Amino acid sequence: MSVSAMKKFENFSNWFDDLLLKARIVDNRFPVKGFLIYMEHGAYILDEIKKLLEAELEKAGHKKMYFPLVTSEELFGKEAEHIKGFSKEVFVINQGPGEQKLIVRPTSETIMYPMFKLWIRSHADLPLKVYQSVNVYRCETKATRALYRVREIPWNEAHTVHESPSEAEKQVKEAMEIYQSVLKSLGISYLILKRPDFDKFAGAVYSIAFDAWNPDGKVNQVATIHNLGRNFARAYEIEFEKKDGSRGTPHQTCYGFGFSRVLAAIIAQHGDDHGLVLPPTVAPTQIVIIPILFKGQEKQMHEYSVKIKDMLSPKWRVVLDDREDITPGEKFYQWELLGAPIRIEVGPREVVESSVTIARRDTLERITVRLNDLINEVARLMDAIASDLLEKSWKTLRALISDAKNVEEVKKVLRNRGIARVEWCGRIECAEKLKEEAKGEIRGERYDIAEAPVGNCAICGEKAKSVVYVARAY
RNA sequence: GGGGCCGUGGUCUAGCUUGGCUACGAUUCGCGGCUCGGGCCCGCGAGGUCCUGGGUUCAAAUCCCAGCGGCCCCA
Repeated sequence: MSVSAMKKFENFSNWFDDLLLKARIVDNRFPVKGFLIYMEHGAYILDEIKKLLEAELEKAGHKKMYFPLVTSEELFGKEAEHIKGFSKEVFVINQGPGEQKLIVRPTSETIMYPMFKLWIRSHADLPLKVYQSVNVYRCETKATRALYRVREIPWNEAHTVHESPSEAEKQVKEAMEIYQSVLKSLGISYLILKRPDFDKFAGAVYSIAFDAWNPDGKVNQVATIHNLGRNFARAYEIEFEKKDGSRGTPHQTCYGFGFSRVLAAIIAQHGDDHGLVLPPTVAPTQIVIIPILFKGQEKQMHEYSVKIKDMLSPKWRVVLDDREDITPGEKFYQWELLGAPIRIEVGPREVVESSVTIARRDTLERITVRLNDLINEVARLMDAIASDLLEKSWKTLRALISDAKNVEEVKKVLRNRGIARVEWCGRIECAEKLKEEAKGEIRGERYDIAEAPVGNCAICGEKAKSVVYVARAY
């Protein structure tokens, strides 16, 4: 069965799984549940995403460090809410030196913060902003799902420490802008939502999250930002000397960016029934040149193709597909499956005209371009592809969101794979009822913009306190 | 947490209900030929712990039990 036979919006699950393997993104057949092999294209794209993010973090003054994979039971247990939230899903190493078991990081607060206590002595040491791109491990008890819900999670986590609440607050905004900027360059659209209290990070004062849309209607949480207040600083006894000589407990933030889920979002939001559609920034091959060979003209064709490759190689990742054992038509299908943004076809016609035929992957449109204009035209097309993907993705997200005035309407929206915008009184009973009856989760209220409720709670009819977004989720 | 479905060469799959012949077919891969502007065709060849373990039986891919893995639905 080919990917082209699968319909992204009709049977997302099959479309996605089929594509992952065929496009050599990941192989999820490793016999341990929830662990994946990232094959060459998946690994490549993952690395590109990582580079984009790390460059932004560096620009904003974060320092890269690497912390240990494990923490001890004692360190892990210091923050009460945190251990409550994660204890059920940590992997534990039972064998090793000494008596104490080792806990494999599900996230790195309990590993970093004991060190922060040693490093931070005075206000001059603040703010402290560090990050690492590593795997974390969570023993998911629910069904795992390739890229979306895995037990070995490749991500980037940043942790910051500040003198005052307002600086921590400012840091949350900075993190938001960094994530926005990276997701924008990948053409991904999302909602930035402040999670309801019952759904915040274990140990945080509040959490905000980036929920990307997905073709099956289940939103994909690609990144989260947490204001930790002083909860962890107190638990890990992080203190500093203020300018006036008195002692203070600092305010912390942390934020995580899930590489595998962002990869899933790229595939899911941009892909079509021909396969991957990759934004130029992350595509392993940005341009593929396919010569149309005829007997007796192979040499001429080859020289022309090489000339074009040489023109474009300084700026782009170019592959000349001169395999002779398969037809050009088959190559077209293969490269569409792999999502190469631009395909250049050259045959006898183009040689005579000193031109090339360019096909763009996102729209599958073909144009003829003269050699003199080639370099400029390719650059223009790459920009157009990137911005069109972004625009199309946001348009899709906007179309998925519908207002719902009561539980019945929420049900209807979710049944159509949409995201419901509802007014809510803020009570957990109503959230539970909504989940029970409409199968949707309250994902939170908009954080990037203010939305004031004008009516009553869609569930109980009491006066609404916030406007929230409801969706099924991974 | 509860329920259901599923696991057969690299991939997709038939066979399983009703146990019994050399495990069907396509695709893929290798070699040769023919083609080459959208998945060509022909010939020859390769590729299997029928998920794992145990049980029932003269006989298990097929029936039973357990485990592992995957998918779906419900909480």
